[in-house]
Amino acid sequence: MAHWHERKKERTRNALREAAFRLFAEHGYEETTVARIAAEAGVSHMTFFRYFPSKEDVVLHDDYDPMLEELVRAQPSGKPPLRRVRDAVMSAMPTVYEQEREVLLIRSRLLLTTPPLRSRMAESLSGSQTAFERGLSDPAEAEAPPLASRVVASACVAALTTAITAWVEEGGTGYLPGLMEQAFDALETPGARDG
Amino acid sequence: MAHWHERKKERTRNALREAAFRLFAEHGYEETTVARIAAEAGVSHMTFFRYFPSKEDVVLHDDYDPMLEELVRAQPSGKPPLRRVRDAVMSAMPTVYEQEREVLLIRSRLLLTTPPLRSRMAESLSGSQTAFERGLSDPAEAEAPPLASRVVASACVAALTTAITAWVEEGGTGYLPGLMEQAFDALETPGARDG
DNA sequence: TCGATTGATGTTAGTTCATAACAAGTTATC
DNA sequence: GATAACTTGTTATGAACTAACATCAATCGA
Repeated sequence: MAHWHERKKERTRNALREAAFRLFAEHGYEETTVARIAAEAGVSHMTFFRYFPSKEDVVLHDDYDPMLEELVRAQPSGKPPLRRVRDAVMSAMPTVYEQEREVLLIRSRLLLTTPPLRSRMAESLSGSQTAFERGLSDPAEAEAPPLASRVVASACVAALTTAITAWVEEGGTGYLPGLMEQAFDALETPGARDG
Repeated sequence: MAHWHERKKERTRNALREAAFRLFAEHGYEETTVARIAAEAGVSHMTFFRYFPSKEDVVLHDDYDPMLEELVRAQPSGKPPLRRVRDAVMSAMPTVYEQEREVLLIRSRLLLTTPPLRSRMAESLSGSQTAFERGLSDPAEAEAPPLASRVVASACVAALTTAITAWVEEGGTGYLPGLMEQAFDALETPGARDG
């Protein structure tokens, strides 16, 4: 039960992920086979599947959701739900952006431009939606969140996704947190004019 | 070039779709192989792929989007964008619901409960989002829709999806257009209380 | 120190989705 | 009635993924 295993596992896990991203960048996602990734990381293709349930999961994994839930819950419950989510996200966004801008851009681009990944992204987003829903609802109640909370949560996820998409489309030149503010503005001002 | 072909093609297409849905209902989606569907429809598995690009597409296909775009465009441009989409959708929904309730329920349930389909549903939804965006923007302008329109479109899709999900979860007992109205309400009243 | 156990890994073989190349049948057209 | 166009079947292939079993290294008990 030593920590020996843990470190070794972590190392091969990282080796696999790094090999995968490098090969995806060089030859594209679909052109890169799992066998090739495994070979590059010095393991067999079976080992790959022991670390990641599918090829897509190498890219898909992301662990912001628990943090988001907490941030939303920490917001004063007097605020309207949409505001709680907005303020929660925007309180953390500038820091995250500053620290992980590069990785975020590469990963988002890969996710948005690769059809099979784009598909499975929905699952990842539904995780964020659930996080928002839980953050909005009272942990004491065991019931499923009311429709209104779920709508707000899904709309926020949609707005944020749209902001990230726009950011990626312009090559990551803009200031992502700013785009997110604009997106929330569009959501909160029902009287906005269209172009 | 006779119509002969058309009818024959339409027939095998329907045979494939019907066989697929029947087998999905009987044995589940993942347990049903393409070869089995083809055999049941009396053709080879290659023929299946000549009619549907993938197994998932048998379920995924839906052609409401062009109608939605037109309905949104027909709305007075003086209304706020979110209202235009809402009124457009709700003007058609009751009729659609009355005529296709059963099919809608079965298909939605299959879509929401089958992981691989749930994934690819995102693509279908992105089609609806584009329809809303186009309906909201002036056809004269060649530019990409502004962020605000895209956010509104994506939020509406999210709200509608949430309504359908809730409807499926309660077994289709509720009145779907009513749930959709509730969803839009939650989107338009930023001061709503949570439960 | 030795042997048993545990857990990670490799090997091999198989299933399924999906695509491609080519052959064969059927219909339309001249 | 023969040929061209289209549809379908056959066969082969590639890649994702799974399962069964063998193997190897590290740990623990004696």
